[in-house]
Amino acid sequence: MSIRRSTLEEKRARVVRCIRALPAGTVSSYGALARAAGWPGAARQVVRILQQVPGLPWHRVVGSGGAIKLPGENGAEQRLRLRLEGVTFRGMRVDMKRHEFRFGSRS
DNA sequence: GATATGACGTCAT
DNA sequence: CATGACGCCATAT
Repeated sequence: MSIRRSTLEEKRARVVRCIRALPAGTVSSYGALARAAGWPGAARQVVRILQQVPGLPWHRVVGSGGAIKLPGENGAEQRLRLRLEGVTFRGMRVDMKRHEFRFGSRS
């Protein structure tokens, strides 16, 4: 009898669901998404998924503490897209206190 | 299997 | 607050 943890496909699917669940004007971090998807420590895999799965709100995913991790022009575009959604910044980082999405927060 | 590579996170300087 | 070392997970060589 062997217990079977989630397969990669299932974890990836859950991560995708979490990313799609981010409403405009909110953001989440790579690590937080991985945890929300029940796959703690897989921040780097979240990145891979953002790159592979088309149509995801990639601009709503930032680094821990609200840091924009995309380099160069891509990072600039991300900030622009976020600002267009009403996201505010504190210096170079997203004001997480106001825009970080809380998964599974009821009421 | 060893090593290198990433849009990462945390902790120590 | 900026940097660097190290850990993390999967993939590519």
